[in-house]
Amino acid sequence: MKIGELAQVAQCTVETVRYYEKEGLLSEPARTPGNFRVYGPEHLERLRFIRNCRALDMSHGEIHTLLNLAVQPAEGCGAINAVFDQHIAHVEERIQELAQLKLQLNTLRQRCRTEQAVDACGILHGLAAMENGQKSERHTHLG
Amino acid sequence: MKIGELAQVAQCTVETVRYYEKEGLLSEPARTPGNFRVYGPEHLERLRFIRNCRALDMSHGEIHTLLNLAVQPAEGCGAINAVFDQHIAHVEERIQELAQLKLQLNTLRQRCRTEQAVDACGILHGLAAMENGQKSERHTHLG
DNA sequence: ACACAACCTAAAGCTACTATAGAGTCAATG
DNA sequence: CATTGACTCTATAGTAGCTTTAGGTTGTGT
Repeated sequence: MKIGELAQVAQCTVETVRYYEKEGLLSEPARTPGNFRVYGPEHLERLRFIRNCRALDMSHGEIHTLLNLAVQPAEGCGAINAVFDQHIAHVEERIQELAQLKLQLNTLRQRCRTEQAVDACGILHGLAAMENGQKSERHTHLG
Repeated sequence: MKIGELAQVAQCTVETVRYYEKEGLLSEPARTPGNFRVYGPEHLERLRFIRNCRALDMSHGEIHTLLNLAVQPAEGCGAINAVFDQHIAHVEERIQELAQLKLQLNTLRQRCRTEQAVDACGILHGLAAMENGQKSERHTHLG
């Protein structure tokens, strides 16, 4: 199959497929005499794997690691579980952060319930005055 | 005060300060004869405002809007509240997405409870087989 | 006089793509 | 057989919000 078909069945764009190839997530496929990429079922399988990981918000780094571990049967899947657990931890951490944020935002929102003059707007004053417990450092790739 | 001191009291790096200036979030300060930036209290106040907004994960666009609205006392603060409410909605939406993700991840994680051969690893098989309800499009700037 | 910290600009790097420009391939139609 | 149109190719730039690097200048202390 050519790149358009591959992209379609894998639910992504052709640009994304080419991008994955450049990143080393997908191996370079054979080419037709006219220089078109030709893919087999093994490429589709791998691309599906990658897209599923992305749908779970894993980073390319994490996916790389998983792909490498998958072809080392000797290793057992302990390392795979570790990657996975760490990713779950990332997601949980980000949820916590956002929940915290939401609290702060709601508190601030309370301060301006009515339409009034800008000078009196409680939100603006709150934003100016907030004593911000320093923005915690990102440990995760989740924005 | 010079840029280093400003950055320190505002809890960010000097590079970030210069970046905000280039982005138009901070106005260009005066310079010493030696071409060093010199800031006054008004710069600090504005930078604090910006950093507080960033701590709440607002985008530069949102912050720009707020800063503009803040200097238009004629307008009243209805628009400000609107920006704020929309941002709160962004945060809530992202929390929902991540919660959904976490469910999927935990389900998958169940499939490999023990250290075993890679070929049998339920996570890998799950990742390969997952029939992914297409990754929903981002409406927010929160990753 | 010289070291050293802090400052300066400009440009590249980061993540995961998306978008654009300009050119080539191929099957079908007139 | 020439042309149209869909598809493909490469290379490059843009997105957000910074961080990092390179290479040079200013100011301070000994």
